[in-house]
Amino acid sequence: MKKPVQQRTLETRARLTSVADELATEHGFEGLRIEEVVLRAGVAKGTFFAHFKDKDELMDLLIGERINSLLDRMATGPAPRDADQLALRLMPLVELMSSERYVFDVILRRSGAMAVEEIGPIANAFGRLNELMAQWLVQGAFRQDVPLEILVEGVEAFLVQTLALNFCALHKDKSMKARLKPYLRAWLSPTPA
Amino acid sequence: MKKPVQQRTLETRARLTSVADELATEHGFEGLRIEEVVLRAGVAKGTFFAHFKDKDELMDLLIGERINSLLDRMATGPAPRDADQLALRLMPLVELMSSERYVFDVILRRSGAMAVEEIGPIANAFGRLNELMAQWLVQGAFRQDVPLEILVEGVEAFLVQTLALNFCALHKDKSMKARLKPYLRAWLSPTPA
DNA sequence: GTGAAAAAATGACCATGGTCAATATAAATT
DNA sequence: AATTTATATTGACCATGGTCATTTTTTCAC
Repeated sequence: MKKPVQQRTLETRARLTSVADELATEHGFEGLRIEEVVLRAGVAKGTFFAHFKDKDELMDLLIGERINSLLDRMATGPAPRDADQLALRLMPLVELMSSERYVFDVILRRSGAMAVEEIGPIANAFGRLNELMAQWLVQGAFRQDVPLEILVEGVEAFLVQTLALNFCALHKDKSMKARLKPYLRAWLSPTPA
Repeated sequence: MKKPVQQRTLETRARLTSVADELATEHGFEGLRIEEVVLRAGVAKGTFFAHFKDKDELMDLLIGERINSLLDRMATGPAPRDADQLALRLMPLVELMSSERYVFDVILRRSGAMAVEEIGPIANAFGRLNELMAQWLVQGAFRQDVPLEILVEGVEAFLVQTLALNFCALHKDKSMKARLKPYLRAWLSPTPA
């Protein structure tokens, strides 16, 4: 039994991820090619797949990191007090998620883990987001007739809906902020007839 | 100017789609291979891509047809009168969309058209679904404080959310019906404190 | 230090979706 | 019927993600 992680391993992995992040910044996530990553990192292709199960896992890491940075910023400051403020606070995330259709797709695929063992960075980040939103929602003046968990999940659902419609030609006219706000108002502070 | 569609074209296309539908039934949509389609259809690979822009377009067609069949059935009978009945009525669609992760992904990618010209079968079917739901919602005893269009879009959002969580290990415990109902109740018939 | 065993790296190879210049077939023109 | 022109088909080829038996490097026991 001898399994101390080798220094070499850490270095290789670090090189792969930093190169990949560079390339993502240069050509976008969609334009990222594994061949180019290994070329620039100076390793063989097989090495990449010894470190990452597949391309998606790399994307999960890179995009997950970016979401986490956003969450750091979003978490500072006072809790939003109404639906509109919440929508506003979510806009950085909205922008990241709508930067590329491909990014949106990866996030959708990865925001829930398929198996308990494989909770990746994106799934983790969304867990964190939900905790944050839960904290916000208990503080503000929002509806009380629904469990907090469902309330949070609903905000998530409308977030996704907003983004999905944004990628749709028939709905490109409205800005995402203008679309998200009415959803959240109706969901968080309903005033039924 | 001479462009009557050749009989040959229609036959080839019909053969491709019917073979593809067979194969999808045999191995699932995820397991469908274009190579196998053209082999069984007795045409060259290039012929397939002369008829379909890419694999996704074929999937759009096949899955769109299935959604439309479901809609035919769902449209019969009286309008659901409350959220629970609506959830129940949506279950056939839920089952199709959750039959394979891949199917869910294709539908998400295709349910909104990227350009106005390329509204495909799935996008069309979802348009039809939304019309149907709009008809239902005006008849039932649902909240009146939100425009009908937004109400419908919200149901769609919760539909997607339900399915997304279903593919997530952390939430596999609840059935989809059990998950969708509280969402729709809270969305369509809120009773804020 | 030496040899054995575990870990890491390699690159030829595979799978599969997709392209395109060349060819064959059908329709229109004379 | 022959010629031309539009349309449909072909299959070799490419792009890219992913695999795996083999080789190289590191670590450990002595």
